[in-house]
Amino acid sequence: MTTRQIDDALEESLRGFAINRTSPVPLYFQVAQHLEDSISTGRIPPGTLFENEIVLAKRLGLSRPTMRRAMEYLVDKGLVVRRRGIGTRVVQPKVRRPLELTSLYDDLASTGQSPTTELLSFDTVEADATVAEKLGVGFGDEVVRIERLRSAQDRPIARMINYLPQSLATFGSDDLERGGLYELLRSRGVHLHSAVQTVGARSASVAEARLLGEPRGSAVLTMQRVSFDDRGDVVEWGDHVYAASRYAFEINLLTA
Amino acid sequence: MTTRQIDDALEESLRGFAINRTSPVPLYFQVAQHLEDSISTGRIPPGTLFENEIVLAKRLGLSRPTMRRAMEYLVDKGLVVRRRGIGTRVVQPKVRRPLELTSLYDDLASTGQSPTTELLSFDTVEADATVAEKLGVGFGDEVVRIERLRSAQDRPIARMINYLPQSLATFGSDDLERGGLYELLRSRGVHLHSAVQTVGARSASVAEARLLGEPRGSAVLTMQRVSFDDRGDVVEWGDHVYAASRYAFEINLLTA
DNA sequence: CAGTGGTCTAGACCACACC
DNA sequence: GTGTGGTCTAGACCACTGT
Repeated sequence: MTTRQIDDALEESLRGFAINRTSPVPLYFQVAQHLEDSISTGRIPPGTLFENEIVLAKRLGLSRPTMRRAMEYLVDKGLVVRRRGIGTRVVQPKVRRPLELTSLYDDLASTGQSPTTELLSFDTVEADATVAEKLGVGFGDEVVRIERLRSAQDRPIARMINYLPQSLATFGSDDLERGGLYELLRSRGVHLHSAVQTVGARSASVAEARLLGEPRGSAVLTMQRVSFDDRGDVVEWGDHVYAASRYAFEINLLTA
Repeated sequence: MTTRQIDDALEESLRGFAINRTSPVPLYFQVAQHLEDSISTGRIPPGTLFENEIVLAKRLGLSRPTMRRAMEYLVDKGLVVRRRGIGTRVVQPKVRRPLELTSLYDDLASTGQSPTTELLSFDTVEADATVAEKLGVGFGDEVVRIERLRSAQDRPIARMINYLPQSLATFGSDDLERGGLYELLRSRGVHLHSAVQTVGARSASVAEARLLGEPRGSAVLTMQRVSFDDRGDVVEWGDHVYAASRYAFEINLLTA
């Protein structure tokens, strides 16, 4: 039957696969990654019905909870659907971009658009009322202000303004022109945890239009974001403007 | 010590709490919900360091895996942070202040406005090239087209156009004016699984400006969305336009 | 009915952070 | 060291789906 045939794809994918128990990589993760790879390359095609988790566990020499954990990973990624009494089935493929904290730089880089960053200004300023509120610092406290112009394929795409607490700005101008801000912070030991973004639109100001190379009065996308670290402290507040004719936010979501 | 004191908040929260083993609600979920509630109401304040999971499990009469599962729920929701060798700590609440450009959006949200929906059209049409591609049907196949105007506070906010495979449109005009499309589909047994959204901006067309009550040439937010069900089949394709002066997308995300 | 995933238990050992 | 969360095992019973 059809079911039998597509089950064979799973068996095929598992045939040459063996768990490495000396590896520091968790067993459930080894399994999950292998299955994820098999699914995304099509070796296990959409619609495939998995064998039940007990059989799979035995086949791989694992306990059922460990096998379950691998399955949960796939469910969280939206690759498979599980139903009690039915089984586990591979979902039809869609666009798979594991959109995390949206980093414009990474976005462009991953789509091969060779992003560049021009540092427009990099100063220490006194926080005005808005900045003080967003960053959770006192009015007039010194904060770091960064203004950058991001381009892709030699055409400007976004004007980005970021404010950071002074304690986090342990980098120099050259670091900012080399890559994304988030990567920079991560490499400095900041544990990013969550963010609140607001995406809106309005007409470009004259200055913005000139900077982005857009006609006067054209529509721009706006995005404000506050990012938090592990401890709940504000890491950064950003106020960005994107040329709407050249950029849009793609958001991938699971309707858990 | 300070640590001791904030631990007491946890103990306090757990004092009157008992697991109900006769309930159909899973034990881990009972615990998770109780803790989530205690955190969001402030009974367990931010910064609180939890007792280790073994002690907590014993205190609640649970096994460690079950207690762990409750913790994982809280981690997934971004309410606590766990670190090996350190412990589990309640995260600072994300300050959710209205952002400058979205005061009107905020008005709607905070006043708990129940939006109204006006059905502009509801037809069966032949799929053009775009619709056929998005829905995964043949060119010229019959699909259902829905056009709605959503308002809040008696002012229009969005013009929404949706296309559905004919098989899914098992509802009537009155259903569409009563509530959301997604709720309608769910009640019809559709298992929503995932979606891909693109958010952009442009200048409003004359017709759009008139419909939304905005000045000619003003900026609008655009959102296109394809939704998928369990089996990976397309449920719906939407093409929406929002009055940018009155609406913005607020996106909350974890950096998992 | 048989088969599936969902939940739960009571142990064990390991990796890591801090003292 | 000691204490934490991270991983793993080998069972068990239950709830749901399809026949």
